[in-house]
Amino acid sequence: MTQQSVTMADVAKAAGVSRTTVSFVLNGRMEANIPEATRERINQTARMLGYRPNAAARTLASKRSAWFGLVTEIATSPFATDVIKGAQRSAWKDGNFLLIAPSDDDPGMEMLAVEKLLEQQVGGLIIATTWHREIIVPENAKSVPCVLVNCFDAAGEFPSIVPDEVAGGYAAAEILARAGHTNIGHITVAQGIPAQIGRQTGMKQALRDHGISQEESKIVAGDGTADSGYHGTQELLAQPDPPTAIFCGNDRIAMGAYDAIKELGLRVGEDISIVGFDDQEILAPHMRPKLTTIALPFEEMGMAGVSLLNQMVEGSPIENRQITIGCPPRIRSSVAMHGQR
Amino acid sequence: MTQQSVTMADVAKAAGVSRTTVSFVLNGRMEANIPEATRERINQTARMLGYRPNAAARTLASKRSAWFGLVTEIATSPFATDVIKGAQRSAWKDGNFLLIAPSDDDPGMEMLAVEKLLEQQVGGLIIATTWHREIIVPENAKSVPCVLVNCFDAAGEFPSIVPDEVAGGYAAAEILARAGHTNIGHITVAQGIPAQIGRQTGMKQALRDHGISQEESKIVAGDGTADSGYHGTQELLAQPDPPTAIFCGNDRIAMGAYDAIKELGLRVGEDISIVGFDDQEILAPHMRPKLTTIALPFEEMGMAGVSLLNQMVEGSPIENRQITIGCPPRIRSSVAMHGQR
DNA sequence: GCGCGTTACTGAATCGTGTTAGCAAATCTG
DNA sequence: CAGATTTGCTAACACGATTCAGTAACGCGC
Repeated sequence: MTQQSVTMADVAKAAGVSRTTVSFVLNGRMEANIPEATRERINQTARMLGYRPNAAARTLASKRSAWFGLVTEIATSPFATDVIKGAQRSAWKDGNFLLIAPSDDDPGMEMLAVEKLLEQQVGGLIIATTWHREIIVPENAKSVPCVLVNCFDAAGEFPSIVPDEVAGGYAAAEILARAGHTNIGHITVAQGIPAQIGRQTGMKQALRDHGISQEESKIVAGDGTADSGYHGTQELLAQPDPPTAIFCGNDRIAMGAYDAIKELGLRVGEDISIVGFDDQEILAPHMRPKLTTIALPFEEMGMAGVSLLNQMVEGSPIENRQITIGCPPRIRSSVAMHGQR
Repeated sequence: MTQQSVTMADVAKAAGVSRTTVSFVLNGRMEANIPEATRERINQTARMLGYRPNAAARTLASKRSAWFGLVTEIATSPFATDVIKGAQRSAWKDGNFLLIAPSDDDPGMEMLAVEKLLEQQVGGLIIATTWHREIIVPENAKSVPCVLVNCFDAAGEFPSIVPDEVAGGYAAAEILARAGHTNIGHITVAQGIPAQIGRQTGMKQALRDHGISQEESKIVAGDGTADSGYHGTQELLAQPDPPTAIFCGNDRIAMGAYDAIKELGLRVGEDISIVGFDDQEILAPHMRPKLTTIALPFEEMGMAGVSLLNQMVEGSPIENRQITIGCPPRIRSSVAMHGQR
């Protein structure tokens, strides 16, 4: 054992006080009025001896733990990072830790993950998904406060935090409308998922508000891949009255759209304007021209999840069980004013 | 408290045995020969009562914890995900947990992160970076076994796991050489970092082995961005004897290269062949044509990190302190046979 | 000099588990 | 059938904190 652990008892002996006093001082319990002098002396000895609190002992004794559990599909996507990042940051500043467990699609696996987290005495649970959808929450998750991030349960039993897809779709279409476009195409992500429904609904509302009509033929069903963006764009631009702007259901679709447009000898952001969705960090800002898109607020959702959890753990009543987080536009260079050049 | 925790004592009482016996059975200590009948009865009662072991108590009592700490720059890049994923998987199957702490560049922050992890009684530590480089390991990390992933310390004091940049560069160049190319360009990542030095060294070796000469003018210094790929490619293709193939220092450079090539009216994977590096999941397979590239083995490095850590914790001597993990080629469609069409 | 409040602590119980030492009964050995 | 061994279990301490219930010493007013 290289590990010589210094305990509170050691500090107490060295400082000539009782363990209790050390505990009070180190935890800053002012109500136990320990004079500044003693306080200082104890802090000094603790530092000198290299005392490091034992978190396990603390959780055991105090019956409340310093950590939350986060269950997510690490497997699939880089998005998970951002949720983790936000949650981590938020938890960290309260001195809390995040235990991250994988839930690789398999529902049995997910249950096991939750079980394991509960064994670790987590004070609360966040269940996060990489794409916005409905999930079935494992039964055992009810043992502690639990929030859903980027997903929701059918019964609405759990508080959930999701992106405001509708407002996002509205913002995307509005960018194009404001730029003077009146003939606008749309390539959707996979049919029936909240992202598709929400974004499309928002778009339609925006166009209506701006007095722009859109034929059904201008909405083509994609599946979220670059390929579907490529072919969808070809389809739109082959129409007799091709759109001058396309709202792509996500950034990957936009990537395919760029290729199709360039192949036709047209210029993105000049001849055809493009708006994406997601704001994928390693994609959107590096495309040529840089992609104007709507950001998915993963980091904010992660942060919101932790702070909601904090509220629940402290027992304060939560007013709002369904929180939507706005999707901010990222204006870059793929949208041109229509009729300017 | 909704949380009615069932303890071992409860199980013991319900099953009519002592707590010790329950402990033995539940931990599968065969040497305490408990007959099958009793064993079964205890397991049943435990299940019935919904007994869940208290990890904090267990760590405290047994003086060894079920988790490792992983310190990484979550902030910057999606790569972190893959390391986490690999490490997570690997740890998980031994019933171990990963505590993930952020080290956002700030060295003070990193030290604090390590300190916090040590408080949680982690049995070992992994320090991972998002790009291959030398780091200064915080002093307190020495309290427990510690391995470096995707980075290394100057003194070589810590075991470290890094990608085999040289072999990767070799493989990249060889793909082009095998395809019949003899005039090959290269756009580097940022000067002086291990990735640049290693990949370039590997490339040169491969070309030498294949009897191909390469003028200095065919190597242009980039900085890892798509922009530098775009301009680098323009520079290469403007030369009197332009290369027919380009090895791009990373996938983002390749992304810029694609744009430059297409703008000149040439076709990637037909007129000009491209090989990238990194195999960015949301980039390479979605480019048009799909990018042939060399993968950075983040997931494998994460797994290797954990298993090395396991060895160290168990005290088995480790033979190899500097492990390099191969970078497998991902053959897709951006390389054409030269002189075929 | 008595009662009372404050100051500055301390003793001891507790949290849920791991683990060692040991004991009574049953079984084997010779 | 005495003695040795094995079987099947238990008592009790340890782990490193938190926390409740005190308590000795001191100052202060009357």
